[in-house]
Amino acid sequence: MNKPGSAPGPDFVRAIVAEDNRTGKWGGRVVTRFPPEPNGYLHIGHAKSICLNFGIAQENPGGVCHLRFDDTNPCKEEDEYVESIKENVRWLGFDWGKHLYYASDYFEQLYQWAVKLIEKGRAYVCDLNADQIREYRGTLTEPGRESPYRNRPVEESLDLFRRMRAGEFEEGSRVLRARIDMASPNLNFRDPVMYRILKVAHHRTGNQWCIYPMYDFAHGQSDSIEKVTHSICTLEFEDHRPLYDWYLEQLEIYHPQQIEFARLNLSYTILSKRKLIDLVEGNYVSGWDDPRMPTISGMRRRGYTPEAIRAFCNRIGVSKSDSLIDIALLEHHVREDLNLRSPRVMGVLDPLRVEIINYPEDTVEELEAVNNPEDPAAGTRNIPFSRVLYIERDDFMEDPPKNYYRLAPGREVRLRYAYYITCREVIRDEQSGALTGLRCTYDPQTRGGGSPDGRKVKGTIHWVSAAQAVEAEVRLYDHLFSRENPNEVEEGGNWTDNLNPDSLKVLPACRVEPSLAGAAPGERFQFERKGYFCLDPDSRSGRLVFNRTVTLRDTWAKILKQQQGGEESK
RNA sequence: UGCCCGAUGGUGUAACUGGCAACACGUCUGACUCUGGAUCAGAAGAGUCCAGGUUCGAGUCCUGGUCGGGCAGCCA
Repeated sequence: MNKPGSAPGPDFVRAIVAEDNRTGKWGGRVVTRFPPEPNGYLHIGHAKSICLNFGIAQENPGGVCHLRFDDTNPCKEEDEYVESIKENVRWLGFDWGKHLYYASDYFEQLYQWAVKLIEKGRAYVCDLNADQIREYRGTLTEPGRESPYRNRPVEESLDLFRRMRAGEFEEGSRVLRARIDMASPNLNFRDPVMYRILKVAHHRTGNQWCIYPMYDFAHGQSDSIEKVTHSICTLEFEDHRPLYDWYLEQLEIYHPQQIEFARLNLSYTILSKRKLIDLVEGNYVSGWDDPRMPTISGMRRRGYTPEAIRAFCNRIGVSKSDSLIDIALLEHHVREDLNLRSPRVMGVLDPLRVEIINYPEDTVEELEAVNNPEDPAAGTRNIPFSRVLYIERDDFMEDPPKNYYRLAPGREVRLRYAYYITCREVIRDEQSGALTGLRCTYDPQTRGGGSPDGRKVKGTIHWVSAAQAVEAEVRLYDHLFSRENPNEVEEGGNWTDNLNPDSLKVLPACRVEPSLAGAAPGERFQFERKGYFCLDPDSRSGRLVFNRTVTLRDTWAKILKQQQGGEESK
């Protein structure tokens, strides 16, 4: 049972590791690995795996976690991706130490092992083409047929395989296959391809090879070479485990244990590498680090912290059942972390001009504001106040509903850290009638936000002094998809139909307090009452650009929604 | 019409070798508050996919179903 406030109990993977430690199965060693293919950017689903693998290594004395690039398919893999992956893993707070590996480092050994299997009569060179191999494989319900090349003499396969390596044959003309069982109910056993000819330069080995091992023939052996104890992967490899085991047994080499867990699914989010590539290449987003992307780079740019992502990964647990995790849980952890560490600041996203008619024209005074109520050590700062201010447009309503306790004609509110003001006059554009500003009076007795007469003011709103405010662009983000499960598509539709047209809203003319002028890209702030924001690298001097990381919890929005919902249902 | 895996409040995850289901998110109340934030206090919400069986006792074990997911790349 869980105790109140405690972390979830150990998941089934950790339970296996603990049991193995108890029985001494691996002599007390714990070696895991995170094995990305460098063909795309890491996303939150990978973060789950990273936290699991590196986490288990950290939790066990002497445990280590390797970072190994599974680079067996040169057609899709690039250095750009390996660099981004390394950076992302580091940013998440994990360290592989000296244990950085590449499957491509093992190509020669893998080749030798392939030769060994041929010699044992457990592999053969097959001259069938791709279509024929598919045909011969059979179907889910029918057994396959044996390749006519299956019983070719060992010497002949050996010679052919050597010549495949030497580049004597065309791409696709031959493959090396394991010789297992064409009638196996597990399709992975129907003489799986071990090597294919690919006359493509590899990002690390260049043109040294023109044959490349398949995942199944590389992964287990790589684990074996590295003396991995627990090879943790996702559920879709469950059917591959018998083959993983088969190769290691046939080769008679060190044999790690493969354990599979369910991959992460997040509501309103897509986590298929393929589809993420489509989003980038189709220009649906600005790039891999678009703040709406579920990539580590995107979340980082958005303002998420590694601590928040790790806390999220710990909270969701690890199991074998398919699930769809509510993105609200991720956002909860982001808020929880940011609340403690973000300096508070005032920024007006949709400015409405306010003139304090009884405040002197040329005076500017400095008012003291608390930087972070959650952290007294963060200290205070001064913010300028003067006759002309901006407040948030929706902090004023001409005809407010019940429960609205901000500014309205004749009503008094508190300007945070400043004075009480009362709305005296509404100014409109003569042509359009649009609201262009307010005239208010202030009560000089309320400097700093308190009143000597103890009069209660329910509403407190944020503001900036017009003359000193800094102009900024603010980018508001919403879920990239408007459907909880973006993979659910109407008949004849496409998953991109589920893209949320309002996932990005750019506000070009926001005003923020002057203390923000010197902020550095990546710096995070709470704009009081609005949310958490992070300075985007697109900022230039004199042109600040902020990304909204996540809103604050908004009770008022909830009340509004309820009221509207109530009206609709009537 | 094959093989593998899974099924616990709205969501996710727990419940040591069987002892009348817990934690977190979300939801709802209330308190407090110079952020309708944070914090604090409290509430509702599942009888564990179904049917049998074993047992004094089953979410945990057995049998048979149902539903969901994965697998027919020279991708990983």
